[in-house]
Amino acid sequence: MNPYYITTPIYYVNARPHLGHAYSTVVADVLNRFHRMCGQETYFLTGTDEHGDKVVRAAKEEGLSPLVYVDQISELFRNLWPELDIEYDYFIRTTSHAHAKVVEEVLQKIYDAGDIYFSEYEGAYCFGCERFYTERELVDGRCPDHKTIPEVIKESNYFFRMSRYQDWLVEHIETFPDFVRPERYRNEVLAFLREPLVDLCISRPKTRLQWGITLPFDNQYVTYVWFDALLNYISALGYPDGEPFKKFWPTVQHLIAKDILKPHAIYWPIMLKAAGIPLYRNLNVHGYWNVDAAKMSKSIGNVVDPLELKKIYGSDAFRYFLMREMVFGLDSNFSEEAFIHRFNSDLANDLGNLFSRSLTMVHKYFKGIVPQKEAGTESDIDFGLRADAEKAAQDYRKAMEDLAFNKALMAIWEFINHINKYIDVTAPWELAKRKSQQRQLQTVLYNVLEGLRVISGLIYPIMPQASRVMQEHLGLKSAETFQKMEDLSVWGKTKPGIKLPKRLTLFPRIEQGRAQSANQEIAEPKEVRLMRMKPDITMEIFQKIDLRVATVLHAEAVPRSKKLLKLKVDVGEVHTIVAGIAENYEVEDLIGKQVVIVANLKPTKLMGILSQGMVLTAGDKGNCRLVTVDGPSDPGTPLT
RNA sequence: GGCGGUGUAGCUCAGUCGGUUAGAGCAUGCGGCUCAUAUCCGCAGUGUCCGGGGUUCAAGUCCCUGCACCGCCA
Repeated sequence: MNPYYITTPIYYVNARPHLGHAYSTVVADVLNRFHRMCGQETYFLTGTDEHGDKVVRAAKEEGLSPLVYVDQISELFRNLWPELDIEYDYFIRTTSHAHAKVVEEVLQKIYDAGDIYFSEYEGAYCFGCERFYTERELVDGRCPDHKTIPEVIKESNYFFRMSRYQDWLVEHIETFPDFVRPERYRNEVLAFLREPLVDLCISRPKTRLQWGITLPFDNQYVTYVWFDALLNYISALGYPDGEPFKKFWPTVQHLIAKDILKPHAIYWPIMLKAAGIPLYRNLNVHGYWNVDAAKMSKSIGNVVDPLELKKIYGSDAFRYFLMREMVFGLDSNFSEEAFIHRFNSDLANDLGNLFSRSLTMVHKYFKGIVPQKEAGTESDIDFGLRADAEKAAQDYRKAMEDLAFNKALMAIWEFINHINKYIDVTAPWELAKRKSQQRQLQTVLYNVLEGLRVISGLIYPIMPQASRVMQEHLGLKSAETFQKMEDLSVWGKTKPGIKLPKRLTLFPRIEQGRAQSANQEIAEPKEVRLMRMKPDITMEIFQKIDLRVATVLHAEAVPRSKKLLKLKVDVGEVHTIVAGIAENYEVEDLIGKQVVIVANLKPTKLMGILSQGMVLTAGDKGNCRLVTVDGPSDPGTPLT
């Protein structure tokens, strides 16, 4: 049956879900659906990683116990996935008993084999932070948070003897060239392995951390991070005796973002080896999404969270954009501008319009009944379309297997263009004018519908909803499956004589009142710009927005970002706000300045920083000015 | 500081083992069609392949070096 097992990372619950989480999980879902289409039995795992000191600290900040806190955040992840049409088989939580049992079992096994040892080390420890600092992290020899001089203390911990397996791992990676892919990440791992491996500290004394899984061989310690987190991939399958483990583990494909390359490419294989468990087949590594905040806030006020776009434009379009825009393995940019662009040109104009013009003609010329293809009416152009369909399915399959989702979609869109051209060349509206060409017309429209059938199937992994809607409107019964690769590679599966439902618009064009670029917008006459007021809202809605006067206490540049500044502002309490004003304001200009902020905007992460509100400005990039008050006001004063 | 990556059309990017005249999509301009969501089809451009040096019959591709940006590590 050739099973297929795909995993996402388990997401750490010290923060809310963001675009990166969504991408990993969508990719896993796309692969899962694709392999199902290929007739394989699949298993799709995702979940949350819930132990560790960062979780304890995040819980404390919210005034919650760790248990209550992790329940809440884990729920956020779990609730997000259905919204993105993600169909996983199992959602694992590292706080579950079954998981803890597996962790204990594997730890004991490796301990018994002699690969875990106890050792003492010395370091600079801050009691305020409850953690060790490296020399580098200290500021003038002091803790960056508490400004105190850390104490040098000794601590004993358990270590995993990774060094023993270094040569073996290098050899394994060299023997299996796609063990880590794409190649760039394999090279990175091999480069790293040229240096001697340091043994991994895998415990924390309970005096410092209780929120974890107790070591089976020393109840004064909990295990820390990787022995807990990585083992989810086998505990979820019921290691060691569960049927799913036996069936799916040998086929496992891991999917991660590049930030956790090292644990997955180095620690994890060595852990498996040490525990006598077969290794995973491939580690598939993707890049980061850079969110262009400046291009994210045009049509809908202040949406900087890409996940919000999904609510407006739909899960299919969101998934399409992610898969089409990113080259798997490389970084990509996310902006609303690019999103709308792709939506209009690919989904509305190409696919949506093709679907629409085709069905309209079937309704117009054949009363909505799928016409019969007439023998002897086909010429080179018709056979060419069929060949194009076969090529599209073939190229698509190859690209999907290579994780080249952008190429897979390009193969589909090339075929869409071919059908559009086929319609232009055969000109059904001309054929319809003459009775003598009725049979020709039947053949042409049959072929068009057949092409659409192939497309409706090929898009299924990426856009499951659109796939279903298309198939309903093409008269393909859901009972029979038209989402099997083997059917999509065969021409002529559409059955004539079926009455099609009334046509619909698959992807309505996004009409933008605004110009595509800020420059054009400024260049336009004033009257035109003023007409673009947003729709009326009630007083009640307006009053939900908590506008406050805030005094800037601190400002600093956000690393890796040209436009963003991280501000600490006083609004009665201190809020951290990330603002896209770095191109117009210097840090020094801002300290002490009074600004107006939206204080109750749902917090969102920008470049990894949690932004608790938004600073109001007039205009954007080129000429952006802060909104302020006409004289000193107390921080936190509401605007009415 | 160490290791690695990236730099190609206005924009986003592809470019296999070094091999003919460097490609795609979008944007732009012109033409065509009317079945279609102002959609679709055709044609047309534009390149210091980051700079410099080298290897080679031949370099966007390999080597050295410089610059810019990015990531990982200490």
